[in-house]
Amino acid sequence: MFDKLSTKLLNITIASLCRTKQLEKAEAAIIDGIRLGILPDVVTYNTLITGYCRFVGFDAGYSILHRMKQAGVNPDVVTYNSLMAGANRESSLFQCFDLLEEMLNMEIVPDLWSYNTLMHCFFRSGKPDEAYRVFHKIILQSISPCQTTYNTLINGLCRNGYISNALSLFRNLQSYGYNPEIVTYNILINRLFKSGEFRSAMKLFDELRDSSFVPNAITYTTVMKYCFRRKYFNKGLEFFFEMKSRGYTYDAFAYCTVVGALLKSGRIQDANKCMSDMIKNGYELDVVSYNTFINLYCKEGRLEDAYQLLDTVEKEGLEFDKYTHTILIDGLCKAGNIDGAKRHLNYMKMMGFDCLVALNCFINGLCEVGQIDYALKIFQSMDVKDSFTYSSLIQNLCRARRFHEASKLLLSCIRAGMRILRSDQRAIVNGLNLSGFRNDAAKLAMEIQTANKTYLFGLFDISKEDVSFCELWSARVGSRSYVESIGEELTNGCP
DNA sequence: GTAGGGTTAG
Repeated sequence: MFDKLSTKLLNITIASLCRTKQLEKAEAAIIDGIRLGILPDVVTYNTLITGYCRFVGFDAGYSILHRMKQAGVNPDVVTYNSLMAGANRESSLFQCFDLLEEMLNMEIVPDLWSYNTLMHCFFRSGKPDEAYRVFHKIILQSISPCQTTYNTLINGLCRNGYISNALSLFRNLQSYGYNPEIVTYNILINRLFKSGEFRSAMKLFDELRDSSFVPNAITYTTVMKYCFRRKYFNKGLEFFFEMKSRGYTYDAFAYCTVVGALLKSGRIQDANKCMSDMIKNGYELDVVSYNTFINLYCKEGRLEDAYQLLDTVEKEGLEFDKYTHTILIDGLCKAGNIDGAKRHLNYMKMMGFDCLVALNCFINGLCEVGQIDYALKIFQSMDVKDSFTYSSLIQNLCRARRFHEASKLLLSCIRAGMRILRSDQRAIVNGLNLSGFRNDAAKLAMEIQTANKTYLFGLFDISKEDVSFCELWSARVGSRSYVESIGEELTNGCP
């Protein structure tokens, strides 16, 4: 095949195969090449590493590093950047560090992309101070940050709760002549929605539409999702049709958003039609698309079809995730099959999945069939609980008129720093009142107030981990609050 | 080689 062709052409072939997930064919092409005397070089291996990290996992990518070393090909900065990106995808800060150390030991000098990835990794691990140190290092080494550096900063600041600072950085960059990219807009729109700032997010979306940029598939999917969450179904669907008409529905993402929303609102027939439309388009289905299908089947009461699909797809070698199992456990509970749900839950635990949501579904299912005491037993055995866990039990305890138990749960929930629906709080106080326990009701109302206040104060406590970040900022911005000045400061520090 | 979108429970 590569008779008279060079390694460069081999690399083009490998790149194209790896991009399209055809790793086995890429391996075969390398073997063909070797037979013809064309030896793979560092670029070949780097491409392979990227493909394996992306489609199989970090370990698979890392094993290529050994292979290339054995073949006498020395890794370069791109090799390590690809591996660090792979570690980052699996949220492994330690692996990222190890790789950085390894490359330094080999006297390979990190470049801007190494730092971008490292910064991203720190932000993802909830360490904004360390991430910022990496940004500092970029500036101190007189490396010019690129758009991705700023996008990573903006995204990371938002992710760690500094949205207003990210916004001011964004505005300052604009005034410094850095034109934002569509990605920057997408990051900010998504993060504003995520933090509940619906109007600000929509305002930025309008600004984007008025600018010279055109929203892309990612923008539309994001905006749609949050319209649905706010129950603006028609508005969400309008965006879906708009993106369809622009040819942006080239993958299953938007369909999964729409179907998810339709199923949540009980529009099962519409969801079914939408999935058929998706199938007609012939997109490649991944775990999320299959999960959406399984969810549809469960909501239609077709549990057998759901399990059949699970079986077929698993036999094809695709691995399902915690969503799949949670959807099935919820489906079983809703169908009243508590024993089946329990069995599936045990399987899920055995497989090592995070079972929090599935346990919440199970607790809810148990309450629905009147087994509140069993549900309470499960609750007590749970290491991790969230507001859903408490809420389910509180509502069902109220329904069973067990207000004192509900009140105990409510207080422990608030004290654990979790928010709980006001309607749940009112239900207990009113329940106690109406059952003649007026003193207890008044006492509970007071305790709720105190617990809420304590929680709010708790929010302003700066944890030990943040100290170095605070020190860094107070050193740079004097007496001003470090939180207030991040956006400006970062921009002023830029070349 | 880097950054941004989809699926679960009240």
